Amino acid sequence: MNIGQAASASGVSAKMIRYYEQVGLIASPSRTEAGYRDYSSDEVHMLRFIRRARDLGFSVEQMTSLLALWSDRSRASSDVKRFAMTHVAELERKMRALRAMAETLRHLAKTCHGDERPNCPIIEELSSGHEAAAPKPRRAASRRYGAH
Amino acid sequence: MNIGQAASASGVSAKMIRYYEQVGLIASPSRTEAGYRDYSSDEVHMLRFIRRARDLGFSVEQMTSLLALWSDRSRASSDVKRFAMTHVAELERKMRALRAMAETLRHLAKTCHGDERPNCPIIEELSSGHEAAAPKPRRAASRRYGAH
DNA sequence: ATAGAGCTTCCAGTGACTGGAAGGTCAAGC
DNA sequence: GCTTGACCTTCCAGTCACTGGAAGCTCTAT
Repeated sequence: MNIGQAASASGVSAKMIRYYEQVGLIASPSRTEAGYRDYSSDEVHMLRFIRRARDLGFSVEQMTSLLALWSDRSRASSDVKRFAMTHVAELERKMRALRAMAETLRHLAKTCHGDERPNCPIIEELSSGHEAAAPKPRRAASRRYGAH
Repeated sequence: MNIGQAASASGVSAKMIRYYEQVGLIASPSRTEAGYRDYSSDEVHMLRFIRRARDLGFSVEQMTSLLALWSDRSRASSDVKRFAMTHVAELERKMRALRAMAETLRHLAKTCHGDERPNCPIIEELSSGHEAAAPKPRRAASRRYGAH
């Protein structure tokens, strides 16, 4: 199976597959004589695993750990559960931060007439308002919501 | 006021102030003879505006628009409101995506015994499970939750 | 006079990609 | 057998919003 076929079979784009190989998430597959990557069904299976993990918001680093947990037949299910719940906590923290922002802005917008006049409580709040909306999230990938 | 004082007065770090200047969000302030940046109280006011906007999750590009709306005394409040509500929709979309991920993972974790045995429904789901958890969010800054 | 805090510029790295250039390979149709 | 075009290869650059750090200059206090 070449990379294009592996991509459509797994739902991970060819570009991303190469990227995951480059950063060491997956091993280099064997090559055809022409130098094309050649994927086994096990490798495609792993790519599908990766796509599902990614869809649940796991980072590449976390996926490395997940793959290790997957292949370690002797690890306890509590190891996996702990790992998952740590991630859930992080997701929920970010979620709450986004919700707080949305709510603050929504409340502000509700008090704005939204007509042709310039007077606007949203701008006024930004200009001289109270302090922030949210407990902020933290994540390496997004410094914006980063730091402790 | 030098950059350190402007930073503590506004809550935007000196590093970020320089960055915002570099990317054109704010104008270059005047300089002292020694070459130090010198901020007026209007400029510090603008930095506070920026910090509040950032705390509501606006991107640098969006903040450029917000600053324009702020300084345009003739724009209608409906312009601001529309801008804000578009952002609210985006925040809520991302929020729902995170919530869907968290819920999926939480449910999965609930069915996991979390004991010393290796059998684990979380890993099994990733390995051969159903499709994704979420309507995905989109944002330039975070390709991970990006694309249409 | 000197120490050290704070300022300056500039460069590099972060995470998870995406886009594109330049060039090699493969399968199908003529 | 040749051409076409879809697909593969590598490599480099850009995205976003920062952060860290080096090298060197300035200011303030002792």
